[in-house]
Parts: sequence; C-alpha cells; structure tokens
Amino acid sequence: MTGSTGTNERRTRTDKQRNRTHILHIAEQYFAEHGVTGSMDAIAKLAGIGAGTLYRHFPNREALLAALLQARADALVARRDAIREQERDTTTALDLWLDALGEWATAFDGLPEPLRAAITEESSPLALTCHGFITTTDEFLHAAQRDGGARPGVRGRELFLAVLATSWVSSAAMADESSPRALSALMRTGWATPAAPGQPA
Amino acid sequence: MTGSTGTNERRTRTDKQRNRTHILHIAEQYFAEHGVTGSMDAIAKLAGIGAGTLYRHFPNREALLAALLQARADALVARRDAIREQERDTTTALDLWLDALGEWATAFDGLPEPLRAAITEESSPLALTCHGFITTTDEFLHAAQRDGGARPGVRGRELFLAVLATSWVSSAAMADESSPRALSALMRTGWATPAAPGQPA
DNA sequence: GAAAAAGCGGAGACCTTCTCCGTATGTTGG
DNA sequence: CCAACATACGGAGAAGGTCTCCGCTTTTTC
Repeated sequence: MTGSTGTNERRTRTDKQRNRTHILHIAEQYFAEHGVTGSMDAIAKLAGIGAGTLYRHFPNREALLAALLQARADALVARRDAIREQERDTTTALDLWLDALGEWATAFDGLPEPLRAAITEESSPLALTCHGFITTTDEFLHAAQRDGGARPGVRGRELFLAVLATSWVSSAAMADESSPRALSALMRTGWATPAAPGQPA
Repeated sequence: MTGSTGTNERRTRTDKQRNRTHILHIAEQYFAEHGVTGSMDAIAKLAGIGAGTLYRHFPNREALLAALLQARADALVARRDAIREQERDTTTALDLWLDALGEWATAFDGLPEPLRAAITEESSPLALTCHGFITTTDEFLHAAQRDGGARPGVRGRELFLAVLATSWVSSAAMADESSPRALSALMRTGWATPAAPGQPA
C-alpha cells in the first residue's frame, strides 16, 4: 500500500520501522506497569531514543495508545466472530461479547478514561475503533432483543458506555473487593426487582 | 472547638480566615467553569494570593475539593433526612436518594474521578464523606430490600459505585446525547429481561 | 560514492504542582 | 500605644511533565 502510488517514491527507511516496533514493545510493558498516565519521556528513555523520535512516530499519548490497542482490537474482532459462529443463544452471545469488551477496556490501568474521551471527540485515533465496537454491541443487542433476552429501548451505545463505566470503577487498586463482578451483574439485571409478575407494566 | 483547649493560645489571625473564605469562593467558580483538573496556581492568581498561601490553606487539590464539597455534603445530608421523613415508599426513597447522590457527584466536571480514588485510598479528606454516603445508601437499600423493592444481594457500596460510574460517563461534553438518563435507567433495571414470569428462579 | 531525502536526538520552551524562607502583618502584654 | 513575638503571606524556583525545533546522522538512490 505504501510504496506503489507513484513511480519515484522512496522506500520507508528500515530504521524507522524498527524504531516503531521497538517503541510499541517498550510502551506496552511500560503502560502495563504504570498505567496509561505514565510519563511519555520515560518511555522514550526506556526505548533508548530521543523524545523527538517518540513524538514523530506517535504525535501524542492517544496515538501511541491507539497503536497499542490496535492489536488487541483485532483480537476482539476475532472474538466477536467466534462468538457469532459458536453461540446460538443470542442472550449468552451478548453476555460473552460484553465480557470480552470489558476485558479489552481494562488492558491497561486507566484506559477507560481516554476511551470515553475518544468517543465524544470525533477526531481521535481511538474513536473509530470505539464506534466500531458500539456497532457490534448494537448487533448483539438487537439479536438478543429480537429473542426476548434483552429489554427493548436499550441501545448499543448505552451498553458500551456501561461496560466502560464498569471497567472504570474496577480499575486501580480496588479489584480486591467484590466490585467488578457485582457491578457487571448490576448492569445486567439492575438493582430494582422486576415488576410483579401479575401486573405487567 | 478551636481556641479552647489551653489557656494562652492565640486567636487565629483574621486575615487567615478571610483568605480561606475567599479562596473557597474563587475555587468554587473556577472549578465550576474549568472542571476539577484546572490549574491550582490559576486559582491562587485569581484569588490574588501567592501559591504558598493557597497550599498552606489546602495542602493539595483534594483537600481544596473536600472543603468545597463539604457544604454540598451538608445539603445532601439534609436531603437524606427530608427523604426519610417525607417518603413512605422505600423504593421511591432509594430512587430519590440515588438521584441526589448523582447530582452531588456531578457538582463539578471530572469530580467522579477523585471521588473514586478517595474511596480506595483510606487517608483522603474525601474518603470519610464518601463512606458516610455509602452507609446511607446501604440504609435506603436495606429498607427497599425488606419491602421487596430491591434485589437481595446488592450492597450499598456497589450502588454507590454505580452512581459514581454513571456520573463519570455523563460528565464532559456528552450530556447532549441521551446517555445520562438512559444509563441511570439501565442501572436501575439492567439490560436483561427478567426471568420468564412462569418460571421463578 | 556523492547527493538528496528521511529520520534521529536532545536541548529547551512552556506548563504544572508544590516547597522554602525572607518579609509583612496581626496579636498580645506592658 | 508600642514593642516583641507568633503567624501568615508571597513568589521565586525546584522538580517533573508534554511537546517542538533544528542541526546532525543515517539510509537510500543513482
């Protein structure tokens, strides 16, 4: 794709590609250890390159994050397909998908924040990925709704946000308590008891 | 409380009290306009004082935030009492309380973040207030559970976190879309349809 | 093996939080 | 009223962050 539009374009330098890969590798470890708010310059230093090089490859933290998340996003798409193929029950499928989504959103500590920011800011490298996943959520949700496994009126966007919110709550040093699972359960069934069986709506 | 333990203690300087009040006043406006992540030094400058003075009064952002939130927390406690007295239906009472809580947690843009951080960090000036509200939530919740208006198994802490999470999602520039109300509704009733009426459990 | 293009490095501009301490100001006893 | 003393103030600046700029090095090409 890159070197074929014209006749006399230069090949991208090999050291550039090598650096890019290396940065990604280091950043992955660094973010995993320090969370997404860690220092960018520290990443450059760890990678043994200058700050300028880091920023030429990834103009800001969000871009770096987006590149890092791309691989995982691909895995998530694969997971989506697997669920589609293997799971006949649409409600379970939705459940599985939301689980997978939640896992993706907690790849790094503090990730939910930039993700939420992205979906409201249009021109973010993360926005596209998020919107794609919202669409997917919508598809699973609609199927479940058709089969009576999910409330009508709920929309994919809300479910996506709910997953993000759950991940946000669970992040940081509170995994020890019951929270994560309880919160997921809460979002699935709510806190209110369903209307009395004898009196529908 | 302040000047009575010993006999020969000096009265606190009047300019100190005046400064404190003034800082609080300015900070209130500033946070309302710029969100809780705005610059501390900017607040000092706006208040016409040196950075040192600001930090002597409030050693960090969290302390300032806590002082600012205290007044609103008092109001929330009053609201709690009002609900207790006036609302006979425990489920509605819980609803009202959660609404009030959500409003408190969105007093400033970005507030949910430090609140969540506080409840996990023990020694935060915000932690005490939060824990009090968790307890209150637990009380309303238990009452509702006794009357069959809320699922058993849910705990106040989870509900509190859910409110925080909802506020977090709603914050920033996404109030335009449907989200806030929809998210609240989602947390109340969940996305899954209740088990078929004919087959309890 | 030059010339030209592309990429690199890190100094440094600018912004933050927060500290330190000389200076100013309020408070108190004579 | 005025020492003299405790207290609080102000703002320079240390420390640490993001990101830019541009002289220099490396790679590619012919």
